[in-house]
Amino acid sequence: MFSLSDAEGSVSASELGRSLGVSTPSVSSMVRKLAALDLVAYVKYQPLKLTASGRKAAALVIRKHRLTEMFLVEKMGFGWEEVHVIAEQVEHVKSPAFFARMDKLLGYPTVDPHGSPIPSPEGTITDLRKHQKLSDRQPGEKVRIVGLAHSSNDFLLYLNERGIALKTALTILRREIYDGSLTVNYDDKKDVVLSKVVADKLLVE
Amino acid sequence: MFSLSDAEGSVSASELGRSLGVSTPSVSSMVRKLAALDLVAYVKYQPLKLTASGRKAAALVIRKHRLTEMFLVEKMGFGWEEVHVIAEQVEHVKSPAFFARMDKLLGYPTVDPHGSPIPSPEGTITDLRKHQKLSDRQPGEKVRIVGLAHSSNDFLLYLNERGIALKTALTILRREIYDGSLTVNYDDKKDVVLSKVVADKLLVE
DNA sequence: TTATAAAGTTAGACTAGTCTAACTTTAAAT
DNA sequence: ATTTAAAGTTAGACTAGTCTAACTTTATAA
Ligand SMILES: [Mn+2]
Ligand SMILES: [Mn+2]
Ligand SMILES: [Mn+2]
Ligand SMILES: [Mn+2]
Repeated sequence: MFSLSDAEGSVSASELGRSLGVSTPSVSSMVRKLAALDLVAYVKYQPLKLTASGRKAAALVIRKHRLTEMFLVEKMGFGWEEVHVIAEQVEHVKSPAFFARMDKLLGYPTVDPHGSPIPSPEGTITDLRKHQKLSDRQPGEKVRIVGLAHSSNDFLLYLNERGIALKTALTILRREIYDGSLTVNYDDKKDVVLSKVVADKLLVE
Repeated sequence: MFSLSDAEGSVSASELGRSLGVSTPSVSSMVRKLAALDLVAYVKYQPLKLTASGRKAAALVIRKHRLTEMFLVEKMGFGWEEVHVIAEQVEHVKSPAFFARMDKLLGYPTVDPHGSPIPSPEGTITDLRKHQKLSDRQPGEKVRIVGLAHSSNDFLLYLNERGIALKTALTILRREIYDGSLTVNYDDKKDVVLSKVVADKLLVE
């Protein structure tokens, strides 16, 4: 629910079910149990919303997920495209000491390997939307990649092939009016063309 | 079942139930499902045994458990008394790559932080019973601690307090006939008395 | 050899989580 | 303002895993 929530913080039962691979009656049934635990604010026939306490619970799991991803990359040598599936499981380990130790060994990082913010131990999360998309910047500008709007496996492999990572410094040379694609330079690469689809998902500053 | 099995490789349903906190009918019911998966050799009213494939499956989970314990101690700085509860959860992560990476970073260890053998990736496990108990050695002998017969939290904390760990070299000074307790020297400690209960659980060579 | 206690199994019930089919509400479109 | 399609809920069924109570088998001891 947390990650599917729109700007108003709500998700439809059908979208949630689709994303979880579960029928809408199952969503309906489970969401009421979560409401009984004060994790979901449930109003019949209305879009689903987390309560404050539900958002906090979600943020704390996301914290464990992102700390794990960071640990896997920084301390265990995995690639950023490998860590999500592993973290998806490790995030469920119940041991504050385990994650506190990761945090300490990593030097209290604020973002995960994909540039997404790591919620605080209190469950507050900084909003990523402050970052701008590469596609919104102008030719002539020099920018640095600080995050990804989405980080699917395909996208990460695409970036790997082109040697694009967090902190890569790009110079924008040209924008194609027709399809919005950008031509950029970075590192020792010259005149690399990035489609609008790609440029929309690269967050820069 | 694996760890409760006796010398003939069998456990009683009641002991298994007690250890798992579950009734004997639940054991009975589950054990037949495991038999259908060829993990348990089930004969009505007879003691329970794992099949070869059940033993292998068990050994592979124990491998993950012990690799995790080793990683937690060696790479994350936990004490040997802290790692079991965490490993009890991490052992269930399904990711060969994750445990393969731990193994590599640790330099392919053969024993866990308590001296218990780590099963091979193929599921073979070396028998710990080749080790001798401290209580079977004689006054005048010098021995080195290589394992623990059991590693409950209380026992580990007891050893911590006395500065006894794996690789500690002990000189046996005296055995009390009455209660079997041993007086030993080690490191800078002199005339330390260890009860028979303790000496039975220290494995040495 | 038989009686009896312990161990194990069967029967039947209950909960959590899921499903499909049928029904109700909401919201979009005439 | 009505109609209708989409979204959501209810009803009822099913599975996995558990329990207690009653029954059966095994093993021990007279
Ligand atoms: Mn992730
Ligand atoms: Mn997960
Ligand atoms: Mn352990
Ligand atoms: Mn476990």
